[in-house]
Amino acid sequence: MLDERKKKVLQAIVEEYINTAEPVSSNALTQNHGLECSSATIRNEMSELEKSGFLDKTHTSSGRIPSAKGYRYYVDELLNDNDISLEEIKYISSKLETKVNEIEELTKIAANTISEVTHYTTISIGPKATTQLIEEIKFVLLGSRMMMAVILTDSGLVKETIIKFDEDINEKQVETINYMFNNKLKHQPIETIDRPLEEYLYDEMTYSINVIKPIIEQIKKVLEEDNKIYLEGANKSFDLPEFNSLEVAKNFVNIIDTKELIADMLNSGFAEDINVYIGEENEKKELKDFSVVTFKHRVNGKELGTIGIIGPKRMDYSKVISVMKYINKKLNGNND
Amino acid sequence: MLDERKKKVLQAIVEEYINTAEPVSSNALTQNHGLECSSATIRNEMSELEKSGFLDKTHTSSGRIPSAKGYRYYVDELLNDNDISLEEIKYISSKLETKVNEIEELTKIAANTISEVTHYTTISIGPKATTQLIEEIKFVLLGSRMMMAVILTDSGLVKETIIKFDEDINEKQVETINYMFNNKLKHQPIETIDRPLEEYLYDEMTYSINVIKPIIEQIKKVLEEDNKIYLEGANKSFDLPEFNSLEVAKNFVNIIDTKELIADMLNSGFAEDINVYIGEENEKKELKDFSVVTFKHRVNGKELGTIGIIGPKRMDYSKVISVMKYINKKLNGNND
DNA sequence: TTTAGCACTCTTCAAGTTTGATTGCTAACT
DNA sequence: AGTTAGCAATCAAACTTGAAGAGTGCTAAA
Repeated sequence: MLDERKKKVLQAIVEEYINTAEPVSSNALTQNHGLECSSATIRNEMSELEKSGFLDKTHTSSGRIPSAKGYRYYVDELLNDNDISLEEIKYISSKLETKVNEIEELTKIAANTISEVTHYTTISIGPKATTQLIEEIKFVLLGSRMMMAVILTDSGLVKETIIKFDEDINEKQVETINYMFNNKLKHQPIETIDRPLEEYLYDEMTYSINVIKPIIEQIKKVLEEDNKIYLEGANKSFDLPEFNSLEVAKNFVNIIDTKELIADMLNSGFAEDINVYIGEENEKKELKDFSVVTFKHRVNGKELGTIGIIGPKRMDYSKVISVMKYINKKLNGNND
Repeated sequence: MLDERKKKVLQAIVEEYINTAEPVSSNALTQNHGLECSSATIRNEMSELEKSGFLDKTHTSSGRIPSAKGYRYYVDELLNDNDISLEEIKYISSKLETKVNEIEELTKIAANTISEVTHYTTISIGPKATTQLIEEIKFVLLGSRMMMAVILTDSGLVKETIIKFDEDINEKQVETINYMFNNKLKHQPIETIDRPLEEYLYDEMTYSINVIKPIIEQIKKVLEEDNKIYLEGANKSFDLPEFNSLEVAKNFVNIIDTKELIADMLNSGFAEDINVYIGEENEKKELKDFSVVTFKHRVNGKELGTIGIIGPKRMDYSKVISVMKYINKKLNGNND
C-alpha cells in the first residue's frame, strides 16, 4: 500500500510528533531519521500522505501531525514492540515478584508498575466472578445476626460478603448451611446460585426463608457486581502538553471519575492479546481525544483482571505496547 | 471587635464573592444586602476592613476579596449553619436510610450524599481498626494452604484478610487456632496481637512457627493499615472558575492522587464537631489554595470513618457546614 | 525524479491603545 | 460626626497593530 519511503516518512512523523508534541516540518525530518533526500522531496511525500489520509495539518502553513488513520497504520505496521530497556525489565521483574495473598493484588501491582514505567495513567479492574467456577464456599457466624460468606473460585479468586439477618442464627445452623451449599455448589458455575437453588434449599432445610433468601441474594449480588477500579498516576497525565487545554483536562477528570465508563471500557476488550483504541475508535465518545490500550491478565485461560492505559492520542505506542507485552507474558507465567 | 455595620459589610462581601467568584465592588454591595448607605460609605468601611486585615485587593483599582482572616471570621462568627432546604433534608434522609451490611458502606454513602448536595469533591476513609476492641475473630480454611481471618470489632467493623502458608493446614488445626485466638483476644484491644501473643500461642499449640507467624503478621498488617480512601465528585470541582487556572487544577489532581496526603489530612482533624481548614491553615502546604472541611462519624464515641470536603477557599461554608452538621447528627443516631 | 528557490500563508509575540470598572480623596451636606 | 456626591487616578482586560519566523506549495531547472 505505501512504498518504503512513505512508510519511513510516516513513521518518522509519528515518532517525532510523539516526542515533541509539535507539528512536524519537512525540514525536521531531514535530520536524524535516515531519510536521504531533501526537504522538498519530503514535502512532496507528506503532501501525498496527507491526500491518502495518513496525515493532517493544523493550518495551511503548519507542519504535519498524524491523523487517526496514520496512528492506526503506525500501530499495526510500523511500531517497535520491543522498545524496553534492560533496566525496565529488571524493574518490572522485581515489582512482579512481590508476594501477594490475593490475586487482585497482583493486577493492582502490575497496573502500578506499568504506570511507573510508561508515565501514563493506568486503570485496572478485577475479573467478574461470573466467568469462574465455585471451588468452595464457607460461612462464618459473626455475632448472632450477622454472617460472612467467603467464596473461593477455581482460579483462586476470593470474594467475601457480609449478610445480616432479622432473626438469630446459631452455629449449628451455620454448619448445615455450610454443608448444604457446598454440596450443591462445589465446582459449579456461579449461575447455579439462583431461584431453583433457593427453592431446593428451602425445601431441604428446616430454616425459614428469612435465612435462605438473604444469603442467596447477597452472594449473587457480590459475585455479579463489578470489581473495584484502581487508578494509578492520574497526575502523570497532567504533565503532558495536551493537558494544557482545560477542555482536555476536564474531560479526563470526568472520565476517571466515572467508574461505569471505565468498567465498560476495560470489560469490552477482546480477551486475546493487547487492544489498542485510538481516539474515535473508542466506543465511548467521551474518549474520542484519548487513546486506550488494554489487556486481560489470564491464568490457564481464566481472566483475572484487566489493565488499561489511558493517555493522549499522541501516546508512545511503542513503549506502551512493549511494556504491556512484557508484563502480560510475565503475568501469564512465562518467565523466560 | 467589629461594629455591626462592618460585620454586615464583611458578611456581604464574603457571600457575594462565594457566589460570583469576582472581587466585590462597593457599588455591588449597595444592592440586595440590606446596607442602607451609599457606595462611598461602604468604600470607607471596606478600607478600614482592609486595614484590619479582613479583606484583600487583587490590584489597586479592583474590588475586595476576603482574606484568610476574613474567611475565618466569617466561619467563626457570621455564617448561617442552618442553610439547608427541606428538599435537601428529605434527599439526605432517604439516602442515609439505605440498608447497609458493612459500616464502611455507610461512610461512603454519606460522603456521596454530601458531594451531591454541596457539589464539592468529598473524600472519605474508614476508621483505623486500632482504636477498637476485638469482638470476635474467626478463621476459615480455604483450600489446604490458604486461610481467611475475619475480625469483628466492638463497633461492628469487619476486617478480613487472606493468609497463605508454606505447609498444609487441616480443619482440626483451624479449630484449635479459632479457639486459642478467641480465648486470648476476645474484648481485647488490637495491640494485644503482638510478639508476646505469638510466643504464647507457639508455646501452647503444637504447630510450627510457620503457621502462627504468618497469621499474626497478616492480621497485624491488615488491622494497622489505612483504610481505603473513597473519592466522590472530583469532576464537580472542575466546573468551578478557580479550576480555570491550570496550576490549581494540577495541584488538585496531585492532591487527590496522593492517598497518603488525603489519609493524613482526614486523620488529623479533631474528633469533636466539624473542622474547617482555610487555605494556609491546612497542615499540608499542598493544600494552601484549598479549604478542607472534615468531620468524624462516630457511634457511641467510637470513630467509624472520616469524611472531608475539599474545595476552593471560596467555598460555600454555610451550605457545607449546614449539610455536614445535619448528616453528622443523622449518622450519630439523632433522628429528630 | 529530485531539488533549489521563492512567494505566500499563518502563528506567535511584543508593544501600543482603548475601554471600563473601581478606588481614594476632597469638599459639601445633614 | 458621619455621610455622600463628584471626580481624578489607577489598573486589568480586551483589542489592534506590526514584525519576525516557520513552514508550505509551486515552478523551473538539474
